[in-house]
Amino acid sequence: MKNNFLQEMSDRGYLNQCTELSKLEDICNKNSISGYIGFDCTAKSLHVGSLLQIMILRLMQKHGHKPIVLLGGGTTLIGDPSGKDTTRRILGQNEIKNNIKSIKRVFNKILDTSKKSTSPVYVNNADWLTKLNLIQFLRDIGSHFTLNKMLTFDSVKLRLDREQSLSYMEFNYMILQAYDFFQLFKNENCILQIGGSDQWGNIVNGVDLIRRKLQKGAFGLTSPLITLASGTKMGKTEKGAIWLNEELLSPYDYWQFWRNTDDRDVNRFLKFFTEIDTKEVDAMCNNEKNINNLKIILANEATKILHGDKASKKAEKTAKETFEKGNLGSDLPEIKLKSYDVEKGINILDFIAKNKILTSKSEARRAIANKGVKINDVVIESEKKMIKLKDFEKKILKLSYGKKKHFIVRVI
RNA sequence: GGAGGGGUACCAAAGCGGUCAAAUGGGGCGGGCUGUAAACCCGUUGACUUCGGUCUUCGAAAGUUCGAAUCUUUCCCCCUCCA
Repeated sequence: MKNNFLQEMSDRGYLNQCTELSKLEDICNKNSISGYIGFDCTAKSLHVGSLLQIMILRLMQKHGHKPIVLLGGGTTLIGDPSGKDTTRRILGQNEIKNNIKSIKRVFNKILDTSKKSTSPVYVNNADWLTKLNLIQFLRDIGSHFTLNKMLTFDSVKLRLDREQSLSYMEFNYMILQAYDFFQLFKNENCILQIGGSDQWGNIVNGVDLIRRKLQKGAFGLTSPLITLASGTKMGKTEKGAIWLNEELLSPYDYWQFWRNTDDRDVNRFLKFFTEIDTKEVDAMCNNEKNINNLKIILANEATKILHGDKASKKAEKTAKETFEKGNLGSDLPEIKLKSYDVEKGINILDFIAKNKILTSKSEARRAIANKGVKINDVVIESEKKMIKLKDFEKKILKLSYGKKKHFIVRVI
């Protein structure tokens, strides 16, 4: 018996592995369920690498299920070793608290909070994990895990095989995650845990724990690891991370990220990161001759989901102005200068470094030497260039670094 | 606790007394080509500079030396084998 929710999961490519899929389908057909995904709180913001998971929560809502967002305030104190080569920096409680606050904002934007039955529930595993008593925990929970099995999990095995150290602290992570699921199953009636494919082992542990302790069935489901056509992991960009929080990455830059998608990723990404019907996506991809138009649709839709329709339209308009007409779009970052400073003249190097367009004067020098800096589309040839009033038209000047980074400089 | 190996820039990895701001590869950034794509080609990749140089960097500190990433001592960390 097919289920709409799981069918769409599969159509969109969100479904990688699932424990007892057909049983889960039955349950989803009969009831609305609660499912959870856990998120790390190692930074102020999540980045696109987590976006697929959030889209899954959104999809749950669409089909009448209730998403539980677990913000791992407790597990972040330990650090998930899955997919990590080395132990991560351990964060303090306060920092984690602040991160949670900041990360929550994104969920509130992407998820629908208007309907009671499907509005997201936020939980923080610090609430129960930090209260655990070690001996009790070892007896109640630890006794259900054998070292023999734990050692076979990829997250552990890979580390050991590569001769990279794995601390006892991190080794316990999988048990804590299993315990999380157990807690949510008991207290929130949460029968499903979803995660990236690297979480499979951790998730199955939770399912097993629930069966052993409660003799009840819970389900685990993973989404595939998204790799880009270029071979790198999504979100693991070597450049600046693509943050979801607006304070860390502007809607315009976010829009640009999607606009610059690799040709080969466009079809998948439209399914992953927009809510356009998958058949329509395929049709669009077949019919549209100019793939750039599809990238614009992708950018619009993805930005809309995170930042809203207005911000998305504004970003699109700015992109059009900037790239198609070579004008200035209003959404470009703006730098203000005082007129008496400009009258004296401002050295281009100082200007670039001071306004954080590049991080040092040396970088600015290199950029100029490489013909990468332009004022009003004219390449700056000398690092001695002074910005003066005559460079401005109507008190505005366009400063460009590279082909894609443009700034409005305004005299006030 | 014993024996051995190792810690070099964003990552990997050379260098083992001067010519080392440190080879090479990857990544990043810029330029060219193009479609704000990919591939490819070129340049660049510590900071400051009056472009002559100057300052800081090779796990940490101290020392030898005219001169140290390179030698010595102590300390910290990682790995392998043994107990």
